[in-house]
Amino acid sequence: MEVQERIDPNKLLRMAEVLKTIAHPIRLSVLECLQLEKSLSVSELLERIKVKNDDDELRNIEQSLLSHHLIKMKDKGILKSIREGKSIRYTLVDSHITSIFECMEKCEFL
Amino acid sequence: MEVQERIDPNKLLRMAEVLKTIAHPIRLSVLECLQLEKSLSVSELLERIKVKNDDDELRNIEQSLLSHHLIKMKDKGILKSIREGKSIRYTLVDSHITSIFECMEKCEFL
DNA sequence: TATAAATATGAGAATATATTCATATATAAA
DNA sequence: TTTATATATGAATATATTCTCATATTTATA
Repeated sequence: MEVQERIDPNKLLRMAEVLKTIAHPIRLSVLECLQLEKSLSVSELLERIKVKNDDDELRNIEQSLLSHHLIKMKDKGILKSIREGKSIRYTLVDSHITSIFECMEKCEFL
Repeated sequence: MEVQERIDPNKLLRMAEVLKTIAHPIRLSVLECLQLEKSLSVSELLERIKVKNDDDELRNIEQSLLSHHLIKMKDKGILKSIREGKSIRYTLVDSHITSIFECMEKCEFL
């Protein structure tokens, strides 16, 4: 039987960084929206997240708060953005990130 | 074409909670060790994490710090523990959680 | 060019998290 | 029954994160 390879410490550090960055309900919502629609502007994202959380604690999200979240995820290399006229469209840098949802769904304790 | 189902807001909240809990290099290390060896005591975990991070910023981990991390993950339903003589053995509540590693490895930005 | 619309920025407050240190508790062994 | 070993606990501190609010920037349009 083979000895299994341990994950490189620096990779583990980077994983932790990425996970920490997405580990927030609004940010997960953003990832979910971008998985479904590829590219969305800030106000489109805001709409979708608000509608979704209609009866929830997440319904009152300010534009500026969403912007902060988006920029954080952009800084960490998870999202990218391009300007399109007055608005700015965000997209996933690597759509593989959304497989985290399936990964989580598998866990019974969720 | 079907309209894709959005994830329930409460589930998203819980996902965020779990992700936030594991989003730390020491905690990821713990998950990795428990994936490889099923059940380990605190001191065994400490050994393995220290050895692994020999030349790294993570080498000087105190027993008490690891204990804090373990208990947090236990509180959040990710780990469980049983006493065995003088020591306490920790195990994963659901080993599916470790598929997060594969999930992350897939992402080019990692 | 003045105004509106979309987004970003930055400071400040509130809150949460990580870490250390000293010490407590539980079990086993001498 | 004392001592050693393994682990947990709790307080204190340091640091990081989230959120709000006011305002700045960029682009489009009247």
